[in-house]
Amino acid sequence: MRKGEETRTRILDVAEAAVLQKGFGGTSIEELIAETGITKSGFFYHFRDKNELAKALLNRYIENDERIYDEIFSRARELTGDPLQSFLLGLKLLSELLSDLPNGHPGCLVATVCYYERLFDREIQETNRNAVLAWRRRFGRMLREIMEVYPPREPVDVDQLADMVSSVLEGGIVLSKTLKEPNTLAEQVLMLRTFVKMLFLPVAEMPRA
Amino acid sequence: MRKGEETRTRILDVAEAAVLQKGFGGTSIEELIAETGITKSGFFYHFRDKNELAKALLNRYIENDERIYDEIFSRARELTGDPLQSFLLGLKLLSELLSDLPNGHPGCLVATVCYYERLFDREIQETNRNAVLAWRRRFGRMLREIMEVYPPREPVDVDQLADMVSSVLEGGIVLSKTLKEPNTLAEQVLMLRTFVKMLFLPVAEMPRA
DNA sequence: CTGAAAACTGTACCGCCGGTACAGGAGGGG
DNA sequence: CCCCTCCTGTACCGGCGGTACAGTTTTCAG
Repeated sequence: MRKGEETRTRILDVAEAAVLQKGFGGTSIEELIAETGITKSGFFYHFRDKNELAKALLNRYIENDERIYDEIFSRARELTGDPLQSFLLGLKLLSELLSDLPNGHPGCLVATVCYYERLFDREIQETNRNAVLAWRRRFGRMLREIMEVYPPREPVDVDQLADMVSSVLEGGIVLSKTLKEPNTLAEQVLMLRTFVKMLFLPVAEMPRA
Repeated sequence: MRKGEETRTRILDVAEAAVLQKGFGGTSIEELIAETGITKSGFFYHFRDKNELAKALLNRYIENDERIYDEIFSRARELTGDPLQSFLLGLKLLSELLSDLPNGHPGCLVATVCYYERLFDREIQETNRNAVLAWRRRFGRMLREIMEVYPPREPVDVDQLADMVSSVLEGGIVLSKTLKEPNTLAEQVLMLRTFVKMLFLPVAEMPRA
């Protein structure tokens, strides 16, 4: 029914916020049911155990993540036909989106799962791995398009460069959260943008000294 | 006395490995005492509670981390007087050290604590924050030296560039662990090296097309 | 060698939490 | 009307973090 989905979503919302702040092990089911106003039995009606909650949580997070990237980079694509310009614009839009988050980025569930590997089954670890591989493919695809037009100034492996986007995002989140400086993440994305720009854009004017 | 320190260290060793694999919440004290062959009372003789264990763990980790960076970059400094060359060499040495880790990087405790914030007291969060700020200062110092000699090709903020080193390391660890590709982290460090090289090294030959 | 401090062991207990089991009830759609 | 979804209520289990505290062994300084 519809009501069931709604409750399930509410549980997932509460759980996601809690897990990103305290990790899976630090988040108790009792606390989740207290905040959602559901009973323990109600909770276990929706999720067989914590592992299944984690699975649902991660899948939803990844889907949402993909959707956001789809939106940003397709919007950037509409605004300019050039693959490099649209990628650079996409990074700009991404950094703006990140700096607009009122309390900073809440954290990445992929990283949370990564630092929790041993507690989950193979399936959830595979899901996580595939999420990172999807990032690699996504950014790799765009970078390959760029490289067909713009020869890179230094020889680089496309997959490694694609991974760099993920690295900077994941690392930027850790820095931003740890420092309690919400803007650091956005700045890191712009730093990456500078790298990509410098790597592909032909040398024209150089503001020496 | 001496024996006590030894046991304490053994507990910390076991705890560190466990925490990096399962997070703090996922690591039980009972499991730690089982593996170290100590009793529960013995454990609580050394650490008042889990929070104090975390504190000791984090402090030890940070100290060790700093020591490693000290060694690498001072060795790089000895081999060449030029600040840019020694920094690039340092990154190379770092990437080699990382790719020599038999089972890949075990994970960063700073990131673990970051994704666990709400479970710990202010002190441990401050410690974590200071660790990241220390990285910023360390890499910032080296980058400032470089910038005195080499004008950057693009205008960049030194602190943000310094943070980029931390970002790529933290992010690279997440990617490497999630993908179960130990080499990804080392590759990311080399990718960062390419960025730094390109940013500061004057344009000479360009292997166009 | 001795004695005191350090470094534990053993036992018993508390309350929270994850999880199980199962009975039953509200409420809406066919 | 009845069945299915979506829950509630109750009772219970074992594991875990943590406390309390008494007693024992090990270590090292004098």
